[in-house]
Amino acid sequence: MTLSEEDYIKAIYHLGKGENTMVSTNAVAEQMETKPSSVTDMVKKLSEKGVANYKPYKGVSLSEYGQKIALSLVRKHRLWEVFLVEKLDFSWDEVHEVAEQLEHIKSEKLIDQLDKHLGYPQVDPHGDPIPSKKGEFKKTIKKLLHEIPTGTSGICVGVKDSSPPFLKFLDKNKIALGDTISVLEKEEFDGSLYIRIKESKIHISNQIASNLYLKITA
Amino acid sequence: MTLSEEDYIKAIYHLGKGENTMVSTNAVAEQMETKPSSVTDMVKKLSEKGVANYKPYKGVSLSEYGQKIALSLVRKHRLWEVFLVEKLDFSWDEVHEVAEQLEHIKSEKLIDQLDKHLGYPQVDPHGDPIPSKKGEFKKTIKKLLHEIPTGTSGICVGVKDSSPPFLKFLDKNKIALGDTISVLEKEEFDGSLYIRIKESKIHISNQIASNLYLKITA
DNA sequence: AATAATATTTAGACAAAACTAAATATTTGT
DNA sequence: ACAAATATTTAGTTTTGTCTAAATATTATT
Ligand SMILES: [Mn+2]
Ligand SMILES: [Mn+2]
Ligand SMILES: [Mn+2]
Ligand SMILES: [Mn+2]
Repeated sequence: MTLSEEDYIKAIYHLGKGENTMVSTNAVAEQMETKPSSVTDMVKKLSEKGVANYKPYKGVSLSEYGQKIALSLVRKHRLWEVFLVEKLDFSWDEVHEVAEQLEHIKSEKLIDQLDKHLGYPQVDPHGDPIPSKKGEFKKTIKKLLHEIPTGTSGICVGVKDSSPPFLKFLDKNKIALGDTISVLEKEEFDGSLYIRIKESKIHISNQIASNLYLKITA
Repeated sequence: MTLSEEDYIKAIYHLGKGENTMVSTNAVAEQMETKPSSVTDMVKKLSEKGVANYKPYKGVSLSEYGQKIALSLVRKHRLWEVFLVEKLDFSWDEVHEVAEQLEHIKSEKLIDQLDKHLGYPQVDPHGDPIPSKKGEFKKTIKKLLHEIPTGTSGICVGVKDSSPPFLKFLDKNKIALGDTISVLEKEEFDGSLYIRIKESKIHISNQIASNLYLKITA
């Protein structure tokens, strides 16, 4: 597969939410930042190649084979993201662009060894699961911190309230996107939480907890 | 620069031996495994872009700017080779093909951090020097082991005699391409050498030493 | 059900990078 | 110096991936 074909396959995969859903030409065009006519051309070719199933005017979905390619690309992308954060001190928001390039490097040994070098990580820096070599992975869900049960942990992936006061509060308490947070204990009385974040334990109100999104493995 | 342009720039650089020599169309074609007519087209374009100086029927050389690009590519290529060997347990002869792809990844931060992660290596697994960010590097030369002075060290890069008996000898004594060898002492009487190779010290005859090529930084 | 709005495809063009075959320039050998 | 051999360029195609403009299909609205 060419670099371009691979990016289309990934786009179709992500727009179909990993399921084998039909996606529209326009949706792919928007995702890829190209024109719908270019998408038509490409999905025709991918269909010829047996990677996708294209029904004119109806949309496109990945074939079995296409799914495999997509999962392999997602695996590479996310492993590289872990590498960049863990080994090269990249931050959460800097990795995507570079991983978008690295995912296209062709070498099976490279990925196997990278996986090993990283200690076989299960999730990427955004809390998204890393498919195994065979394409298996755990689903993850996004939940508000105050909704998740005591004992579980997840990666902070977003805020519901993005007002300056709230963001300032997070900053002051050293809570950042990409941090792993575990719920240690819940206070029945006011719904406040004791959480662990980067080795330190802190106490936060229910109001804070209901404005922070975590990604947890289901 | 596109991937293709970058590979042409590197080819011109290497054929010109790093000096600003004029290189023939045919030579580039052979190196790149393309046809001379394709080379003509490309070097015209590189000249337009100010990367190279092309004189019809006379050949092509890199401009100042082209040299800079070439050195940056060589730097990336060799740093990735070190990464593959040091961190991912690739062997000497497996790295080139993968580095050929990785060298084209666009991210300044990626290379700076990779350099740091690897401890700012000076040479790649083949004993070739790694240019600094500014493009400076030490020249290396290839010499027979018995020609180099006591106290110096280098990387084993080839054999003069490639007969099975000699290769078998190297195997038995665990001397392999890519190994770092230091000359500890020379025996005046028979010209035999005491060398260090991978933490162990061994004694080899002058005849062995005169059939092993080392790459040393001049 | 007819019309308007939107989505999608088709047709035709373009740039990048390669190729083959033919033309032309340079170098070599006598 | 001239012919033969070799190197290089030119001309004309091809493939991949993109685009714009126009045509056609689908969906939404009245
Ligand atoms: Mn990509
Ligand atoms: Mn990610
Ligand atoms: Mn390359
Ligand atoms: Mn090398």
